Amino acid sequence: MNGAPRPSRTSVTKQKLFDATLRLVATRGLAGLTVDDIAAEAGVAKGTVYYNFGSKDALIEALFRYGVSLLAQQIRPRETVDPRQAVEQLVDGMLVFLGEYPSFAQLLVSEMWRTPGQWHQTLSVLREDITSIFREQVALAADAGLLPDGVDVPTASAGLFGTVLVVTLDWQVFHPERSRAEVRESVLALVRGLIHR
Amino acid sequence: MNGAPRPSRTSVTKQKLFDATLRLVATRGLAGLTVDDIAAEAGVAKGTVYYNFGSKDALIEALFRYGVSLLAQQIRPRETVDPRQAVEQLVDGMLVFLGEYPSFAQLLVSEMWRTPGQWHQTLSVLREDITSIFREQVALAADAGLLPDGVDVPTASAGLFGTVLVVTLDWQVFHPERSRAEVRESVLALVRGLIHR
DNA sequence: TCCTTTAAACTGACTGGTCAGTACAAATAG
DNA sequence: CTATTTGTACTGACCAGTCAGTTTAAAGGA
Repeated sequence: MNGAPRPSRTSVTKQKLFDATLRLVATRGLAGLTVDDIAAEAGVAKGTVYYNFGSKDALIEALFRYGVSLLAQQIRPRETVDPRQAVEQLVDGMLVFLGEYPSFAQLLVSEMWRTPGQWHQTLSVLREDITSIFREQVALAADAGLLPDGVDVPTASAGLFGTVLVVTLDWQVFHPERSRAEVRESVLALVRGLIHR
Repeated sequence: MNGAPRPSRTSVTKQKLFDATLRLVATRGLAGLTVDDIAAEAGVAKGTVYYNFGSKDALIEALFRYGVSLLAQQIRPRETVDPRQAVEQLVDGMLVFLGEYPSFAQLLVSEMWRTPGQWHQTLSVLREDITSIFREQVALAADAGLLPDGVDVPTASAGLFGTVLVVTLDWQVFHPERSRAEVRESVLALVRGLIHR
């Protein structure tokens, strides 16, 4: 994993297209997006989209991968810490990322559970990338005996991920006046049911 | 308010259209649905859709209202009980409903947080219908001193609703082999952070 | 019981517009 | 000199919505 490659002309263009797509996707949804609009929003010719991605679907697929890699980078634990803190760091990482890319959260949530939708295969894999990071940390809590009986690690991890996702969206959409600290507290209140004692 | 009127021809047709739409919406999403397909799935001519609803949008809007009224009916508390049990009944009601209408859960989740999407206005109201029922019960728990400090009732209610929604979807999509009892337990494990002591 | 009337309900071919994807010649950047 | 981008124009498929005509069934004679 070396540093980010010096941006070539195409990687700048791809980035512009990702940003434009995220800007548009929140309002109209994936199916409502047109390639013409994406290109216009990015300040790029339509042909450039096809030169870089080959199809609308490929652009979306790349966008999913791009977003998830950013999210994974944000929540991957930097150093080993106390299990309780580790889970809190997970929550903080999610809140930071979703605060920065709210459209991506909407995109995820609106496509994640569609079966057997076009993106289900891809999203299953990407979801696994994220939940496995959660699972690692929750497993540490389990080893420390912090989990109540009858709660298995995979379920708890997936549930935690989903919970943070929807609570954050609810915050952004229905209570934008609330501060991140307040939201952090409500999520952690829920989490305390999981990581107790 | 006399007894339920014998179903007219149109109410049967409308029901068929609701069912067909729910059957199709899980795979392609709202924007991917065509009126031709809905009509075909319902065994009805395209014109009938327009005779009964006037537009595709009106059909979807009616479907949202229909689904939420069913959900509300399912989770509305029958009789006053212990606050802890009341919250568990809320969770059980959600699980029953979402188990019966999985597509509706997908529909809700994929449109609920879209801003300023076409359905945002309607969905805000309908979300309020549901969360207010949650809020009532959670408020009882708060009165009984069961909520930890720093957790306010509206946030906790909305969070609980969202959490049950995504955990259920995750169950249906990624772990269909799990039993409802198991899922119930994982949700309640999370809830125990809220309703403790 | 059988015919007639009426309005509601339904039908499906058709229209007008939209959009993904293509083609390509000319411009520009590295 | 090569990779990339632009702009414009085009095609073919698809789809929401329309509408003139048809069917259904309930009510009312006779």
